[in-house]
Amino acid sequence: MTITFYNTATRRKEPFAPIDPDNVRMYLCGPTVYDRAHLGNARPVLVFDVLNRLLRHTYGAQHVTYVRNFTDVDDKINATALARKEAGAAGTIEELVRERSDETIGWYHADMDALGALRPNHEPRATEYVDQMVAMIAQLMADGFAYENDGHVLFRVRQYEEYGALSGRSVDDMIAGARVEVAPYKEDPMDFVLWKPSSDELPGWDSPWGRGRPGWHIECSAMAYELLGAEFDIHGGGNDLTFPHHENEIAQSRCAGHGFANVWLHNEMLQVEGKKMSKSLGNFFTVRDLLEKGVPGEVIRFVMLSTHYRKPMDWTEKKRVEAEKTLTGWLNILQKHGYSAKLVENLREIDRWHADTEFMGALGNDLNTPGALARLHVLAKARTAEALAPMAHALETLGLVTDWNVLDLAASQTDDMADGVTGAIDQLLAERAAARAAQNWGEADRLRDVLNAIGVQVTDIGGTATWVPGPNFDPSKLEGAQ
RNA sequence: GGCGAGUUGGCGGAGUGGUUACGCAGCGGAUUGCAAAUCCGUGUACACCGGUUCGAUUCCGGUACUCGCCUCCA
Repeated sequence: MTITFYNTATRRKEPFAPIDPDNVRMYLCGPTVYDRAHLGNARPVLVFDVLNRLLRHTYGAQHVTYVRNFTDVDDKINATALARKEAGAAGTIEELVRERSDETIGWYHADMDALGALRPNHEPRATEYVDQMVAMIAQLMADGFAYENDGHVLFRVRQYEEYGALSGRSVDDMIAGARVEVAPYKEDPMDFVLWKPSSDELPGWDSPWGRGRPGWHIECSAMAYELLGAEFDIHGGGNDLTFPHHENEIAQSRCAGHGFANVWLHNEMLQVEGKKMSKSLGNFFTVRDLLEKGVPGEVIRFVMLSTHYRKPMDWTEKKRVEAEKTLTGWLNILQKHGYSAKLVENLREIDRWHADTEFMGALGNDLNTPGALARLHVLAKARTAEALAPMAHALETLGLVTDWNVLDLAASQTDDMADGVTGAIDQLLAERAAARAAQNWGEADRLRDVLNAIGVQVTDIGGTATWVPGPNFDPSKLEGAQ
């Protein structure tokens, strides 16, 4: 199958040809671990998780190496540590920084796992690769691409002729439009920091230029080189990183003699209800916030994949509701046809477990996940377990089903509910069943209205009724409901 | 100011030089104690102005509007 990607570096869709099909390599700029991941952070994770799954499917899981770093050197992490110190926390600032990073990385893993994102093969922490960064900086200095001034080491942007090629900017235009004051230690306004001094109390490492810490950009260059080699296939990230972060990575790595990445993929930004997510607008929330509200990770994932990665994605409550309905419907179909890990195993044995060509074609066409989801709607119209295999396979490929034994979105929601809540609802449902049995339709309908008011959806199949929490489910309304 | 992206039916959202995207909502029907769920059927579209073409929503140019980046925010 031919896979094509829109390459930011060439501004074209191009067929993908890995350097080594036995070792397809990709790097994604990971989070700076100073706090919980917000919803916007989840977009690149999910986009590149689908890419990872596509590559693993195409080239074989053992032939794909996916690296996503943790940036654990950062002013914001330092700030949280300083604040804790001031609040009386025990330990040095460095220890508190480490604690904060560990804590945040734990959150990140928990949240991204909940979204069904596979863990990358390597998740390097910047602080564990400082030696490699120092070595790279030293080489750049030796070759005249960097200079030291006032404890800082800076990259000489003018030394790299192709600077600006990725983001389509010219150095002169950028200087003309610059709105920031130029630091006195810079030879040229566009030069950027490779190394900067640290105060005694903040985390720092010894280097030929004194005790300090690496600049942000050099981290990714050094870690990618160490783990993927001088040349690799794909580099991804949010499009806000195109400039300056990725531009700088390219400059450093190329000047260090590395070929660096062949294909550059950038996802567009996420908005919430049509506006940029920001604390000041009050529409800022984390992945954890959503999960705690009872939004299943699969639903978050579905919404994210329903917009192409190169278009702005608008997170709306309406989409969340629609996604939940669609996904529930699909899982119900599979459940009805007896899907389980055992059934999937059987399908595999009789050679019915394979990908739908059209579905894979959509994914291979620059990760057209909306197109892939549309194809799923068609595949879901099949009416036997065997005929549904391509649809089930597609759901698995998108990471929307991770456990074939747990196909009940509603059940996974109710599992997290307090027993008192589920018990009270079951009680109301039992009372309604009794009323129905007695053909007391007035009372039965009244009880259904009560349940609906709480946001519970009641489904009657034959003589028995079941319930699921609906989009407006609000257990607090249970108080006094009779 | 510089660079870049976008504008598709009520809503969401793909795609294509001529032929149904798809989903949701709506409408009609089946089913149902009545509903819901489910199933069947069904209408509406390509911002504006020019150009290329036998033919453009799809290619080219312009206009308007929206958005992103240029500030170590994915």
